[in-house]
Amino acid sequence: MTEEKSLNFLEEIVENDLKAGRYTSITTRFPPEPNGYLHLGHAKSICLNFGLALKYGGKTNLRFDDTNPVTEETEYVDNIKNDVAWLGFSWANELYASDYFPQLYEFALKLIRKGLAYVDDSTSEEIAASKGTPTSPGKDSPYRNRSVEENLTLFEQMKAGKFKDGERVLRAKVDMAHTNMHMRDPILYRIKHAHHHRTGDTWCIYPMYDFAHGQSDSIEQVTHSICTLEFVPHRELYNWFIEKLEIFPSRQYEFARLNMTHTLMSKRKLLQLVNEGHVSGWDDPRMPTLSGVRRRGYTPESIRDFCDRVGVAKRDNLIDISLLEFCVREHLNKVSLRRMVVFDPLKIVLINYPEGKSEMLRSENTPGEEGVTYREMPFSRELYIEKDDFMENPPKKYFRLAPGQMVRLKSAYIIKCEEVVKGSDGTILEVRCSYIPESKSGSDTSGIQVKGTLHWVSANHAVPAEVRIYDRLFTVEDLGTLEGDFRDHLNPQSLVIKRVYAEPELGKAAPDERFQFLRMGYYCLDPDSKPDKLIFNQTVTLRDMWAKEAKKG
RNA sequence: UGCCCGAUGGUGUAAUUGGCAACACGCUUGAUUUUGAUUCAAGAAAGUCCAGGUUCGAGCCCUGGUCGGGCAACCA
Repeated sequence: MTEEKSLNFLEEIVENDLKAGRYTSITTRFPPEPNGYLHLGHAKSICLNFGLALKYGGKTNLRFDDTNPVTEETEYVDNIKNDVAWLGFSWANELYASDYFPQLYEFALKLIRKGLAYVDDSTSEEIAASKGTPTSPGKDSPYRNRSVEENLTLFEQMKAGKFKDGERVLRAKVDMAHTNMHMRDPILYRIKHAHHHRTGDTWCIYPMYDFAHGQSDSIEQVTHSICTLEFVPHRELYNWFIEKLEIFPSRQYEFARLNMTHTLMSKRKLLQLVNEGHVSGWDDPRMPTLSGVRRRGYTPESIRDFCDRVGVAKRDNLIDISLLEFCVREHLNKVSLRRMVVFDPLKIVLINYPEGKSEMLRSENTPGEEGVTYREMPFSRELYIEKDDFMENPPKKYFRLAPGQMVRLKSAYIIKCEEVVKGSDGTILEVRCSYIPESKSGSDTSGIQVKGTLHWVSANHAVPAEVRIYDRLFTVEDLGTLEGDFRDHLNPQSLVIKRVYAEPELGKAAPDERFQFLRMGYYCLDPDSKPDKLIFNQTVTLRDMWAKEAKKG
């Protein structure tokens, strides 16, 4: 049982650092920008950052990378905090890059004094043009050799609001011919006369990512700064600032971001889906956002398990969404309450069951568990079963209801199909069956063995409900390598709404309860639900071997 | 044309650091089952991108290729 799981490359780095005595404890951070909602890709990062600190006895800060006032909002901050907490992690400190604006300003001054930064009056276009290309060197800015004093004065004036947006920037003086584009005199500060969600109008100059992130890590004494692969080229700059500023040497390590089949993991594109109304919002249950999967009924446990199984490495990956589904099923199978709901009703009339009679039958809430509990459901002469559970001319391996055949009604009786009643157009109106009184569940003395067991609901006792059934958001597997517009591949069937018949017990459903609708799938109450209008979301279907068998023909 | 990453069953990760390529999902088959679910058992599936080299021995080391990804926002 004590089988050792091998370490991933990040754990290996941490263990080596600890072993070498480089640190006595580690600090990580999760650094979201508050300009959108968190998605499954962030969940991977959260699990990695918090998981590392948990495993090696360190701490993790939640730090908002809020250096761009025009895209960032408090609403996002609140939702991000909620999502991280929901996932099950608690941060050591709630911090903001904007808390460090005064310190970052001092850092900039230090670079200027060292002759390592200068104010550039060039336009954005001029700077882009002189940057060169990956294969050809850039050209020095004409303002590159200003004196320290002039730079100090100009930068002071930038801060004081003497200039308009875009008029000047502060740049690091590195090397315009560097093979790494990020080292070609990167911009440190830009002018934005914009209201910041936390600092208000205190500042009109804001640091760029490169001049804020690493320094924030350093200020917080983050030992292992973990980020995704696209930041690999930034690492050289990250280290350059640490060296020139002579500050705590945080180290950056990169891993491959999570990609999943049939969905997107890009904040920008997800925002587009929201803004264009392709989904109902960030928390639409079809969205890969944490708020979306939460509303869909996914549990934090299942998502953490998923992140664990997905692993971490540096090669590009495309995770099959069926792994995520496996993880929820595995958890929900243990914790969900069993209920019966008929989606597509076919009326069954029990010809030998007294009219007007009804009885309460008990059925287990959670089978397989030791402290098994039960709920009761009404049984009567007229029932609904699933249309799919009856066939007039069944194929060979069909063991549901058919003329002359017997099936068990779950937690109730065995019934036998006696007669099919059709309308003038040939459609089946109802199926008349006999029931076997001695076959009552729990006290069956009939000795009859049947192959099939069906879920059912008493026609006169069932409560109507709405069920929202979800399918993959996109019809194509790999959205990443797709040329053209990703919206062309939206799945028109990603949401199907059905009117269904639920057993009465579901009228008491609570928002935090998870249900398994027997033989149908896992469901939970949607926030839109009201006592007089029940609405359930399908989290995921059950595994369905019969569907596979039937497809074979 | 430059620089930087990466390459192991269908997918994702391993391989005690040079010693018979393993685990999970998926797939197939069987058993159990009052959910065609769950559970259990068995099985198919890669010889590690290619070519050389070092070595008794290479998925791991070296050389050269090939392929995939990233890098030129006053975004993060």
